[in-house]
Amino acid sequence: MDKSPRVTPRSSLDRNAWIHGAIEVVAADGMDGLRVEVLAKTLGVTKGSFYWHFKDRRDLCDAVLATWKEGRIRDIRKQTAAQPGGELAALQHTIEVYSAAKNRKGIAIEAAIRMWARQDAPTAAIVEEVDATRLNCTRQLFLALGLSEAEAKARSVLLYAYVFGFSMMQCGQFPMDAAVTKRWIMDRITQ
Amino acid sequence: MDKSPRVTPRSSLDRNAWIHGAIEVVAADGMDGLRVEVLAKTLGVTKGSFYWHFKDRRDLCDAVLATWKEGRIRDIRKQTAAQPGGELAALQHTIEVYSAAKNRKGIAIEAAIRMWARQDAPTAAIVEEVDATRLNCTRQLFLALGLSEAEAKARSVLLYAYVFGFSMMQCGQFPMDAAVTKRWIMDRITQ
DNA sequence: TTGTTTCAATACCCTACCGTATGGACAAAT
DNA sequence: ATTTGTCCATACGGTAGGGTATTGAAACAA
Repeated sequence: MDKSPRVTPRSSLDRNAWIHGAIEVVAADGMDGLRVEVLAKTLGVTKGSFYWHFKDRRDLCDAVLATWKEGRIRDIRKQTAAQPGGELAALQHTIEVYSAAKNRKGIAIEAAIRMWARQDAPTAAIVEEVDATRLNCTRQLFLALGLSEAEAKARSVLLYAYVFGFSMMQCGQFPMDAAVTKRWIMDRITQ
Repeated sequence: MDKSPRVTPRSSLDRNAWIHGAIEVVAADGMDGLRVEVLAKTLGVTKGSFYWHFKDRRDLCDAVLATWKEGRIRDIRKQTAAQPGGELAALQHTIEVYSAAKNRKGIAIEAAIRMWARQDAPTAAIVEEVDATRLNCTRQLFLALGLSEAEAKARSVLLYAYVFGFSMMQCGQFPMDAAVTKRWIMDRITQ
């Protein structure tokens, strides 16, 4: 016979529901705000369900982290994909997408995970991997534009640090024309 | 006689001891890791002392925040002070100081407070104030170098976002000559 | 000496959670 | 119909920690 009476795929689906619910919580309250009893309540179940799908709270945290990592790597690959000749446009597009104000939730998750990485070495390793992937993706584009290896790396670091730093700033008290400023910065990084 | 019978300044000194101990904790574990019983133990006392000097935990958090704000504003003013003709050097000096790896604790506190500001509006307002002050300090230097208002603002945003973003990145997996890269970026921002 | 003030220790109460143990509902398989 | 596996509810024990109330000890003042 085959390897069993076939799946009830609901199991993995429910695990995913927990993970995605957890990601919402992390975005709102940070990793420390992720509490299994509280999350259970928002999902309309009790702890009994949680400890069926997960070994413990750490197990959920690891799953959140793995999901985040895969999503981020897939996304930077997608955003930096370019046809030959379209490398500059791809770079500009990447800057626009990642520094967009609409990305509130994504930024919150980034901040929360990086905060957590400060106290958790395995998490720090994953963050490093994501950072390296992003840096390499833009580096490839700069190289395709004919820049030297050193300059491609330097521009990638500047691009990434700017986008990331800008997303963490609060410019509300600093009056400026945001569109003009962003455009000036984008040109300064890419050209 | 002198004003001697007066004050026992130990009161305010001890309050400061709590605050500075709290800042150490925040740097290590974030705002959520700040627990009064734990902090009391590290200071060698009990909660009884804490609730004499502070109304509640929130009172301590506010004091930490106020102390941080004052220190950051004083520091950016000091770092960006320049004699006429020394504006470019002051800018370069500022970039070097704030992106230095030696500043580990300061970066950790920044991250922790910004994380907290996401959930706490009064804190967000203070962060905005600090950000605006920093942006204005470097803006003044760019203006003194003869740049237009718009370009001075844009360069300030780029400078600050870069320094801040770079401090949050993990470049361990991205091989590069850090000194060369940083130098290239510094020139790109200031010249 | 005898208050009075300042600061800290102790003892409580109460809530929020983590993790476990157990049982029960329901579906599928036999 | 009975068994088995899947998923969740309930109940429980345990710890951490916030905040209060009370006591105590020392410094100082009268």
